Amino acid sequence: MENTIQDLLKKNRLSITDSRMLVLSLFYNQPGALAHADIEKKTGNKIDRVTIYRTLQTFEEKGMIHTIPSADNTVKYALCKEQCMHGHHHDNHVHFVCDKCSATVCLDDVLVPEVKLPRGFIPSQSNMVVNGVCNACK
Amino acid sequence: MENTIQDLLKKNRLSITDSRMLVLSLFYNQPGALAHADIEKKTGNKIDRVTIYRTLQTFEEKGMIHTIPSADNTVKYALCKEQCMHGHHHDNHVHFVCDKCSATVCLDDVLVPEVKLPRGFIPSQSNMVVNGVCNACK
DNA sequence: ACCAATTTGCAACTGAATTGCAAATTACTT
DNA sequence: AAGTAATTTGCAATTCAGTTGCAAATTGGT
Repeated sequence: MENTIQDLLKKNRLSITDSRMLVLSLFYNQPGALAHADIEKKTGNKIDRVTIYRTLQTFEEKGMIHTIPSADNTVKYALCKEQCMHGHHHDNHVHFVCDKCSATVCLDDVLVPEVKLPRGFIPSQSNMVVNGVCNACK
Repeated sequence: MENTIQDLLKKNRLSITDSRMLVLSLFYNQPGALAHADIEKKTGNKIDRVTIYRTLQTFEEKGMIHTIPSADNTVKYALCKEQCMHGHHHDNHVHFVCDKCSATVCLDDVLVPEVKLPRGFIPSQSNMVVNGVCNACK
């Protein structure tokens, strides 16, 4: 585990620091997505707020995590899978937000379906967020 | 037009005020969605920032406009069509965001497709946002 | 035209996010 | 293992979006 994390950082040519390892481990030890506030809470006072912002930004630039578009306009991040590394995101799966526990999960196996657009519209990327009750809450 | 707007306000039991008519007319004179900042710009110094916030909030509560979930987490509003009035939103159409002009439009005729969720997930509402190039920009 | 109810604008405030900079840490070389 | 350059961190200050309280202005009904 420790190694997985360090390898991931190395693979992306990032210095191995306590903050980065801590934040990354949070994502690995938990199935869903995390907001900045979640991370701040879970890391206690170990890392400065600003460092968390910058860490998330760095990870996103490297394609290690991606943001999830939410209906209530809060920013959440989730780990990217292999295929969306290296800047070019294959972030084509559906996201699910639970109305009860408000957990956000990536449904990696559910792909965003294609839709037929009106004449003249050329799609580049699609996002889909489904709200409802998750398997843990029902 | 003047009448359409006043009627809509009356139908929703709202006082007819300059601010509300002005904001509503912006939505009617324009195909896409509007953010708070857009409205502030287009109304110049005629309406106070706070009044715009409150006006949008009132319109949304009445089901006259709806918010659009965007990938970049900015809040935009668009006019609701007939069927989604009265609080119960039938906001089941796809939204399109242009990468060039960043206009946001409701594709009223394109419905959000259903997807098969993993066991245990019960959907309540789905949102879909497609990015790309719009018919005006291509 | 009057009055109660609603709406507006201003000022102050809150909370999230960003920036500049000095101190600390990391990676690299020898 | 020590020294140094480059990167990262934490703090303080700042910016920005959005909210709240309240007095003044406007609206709707009589």
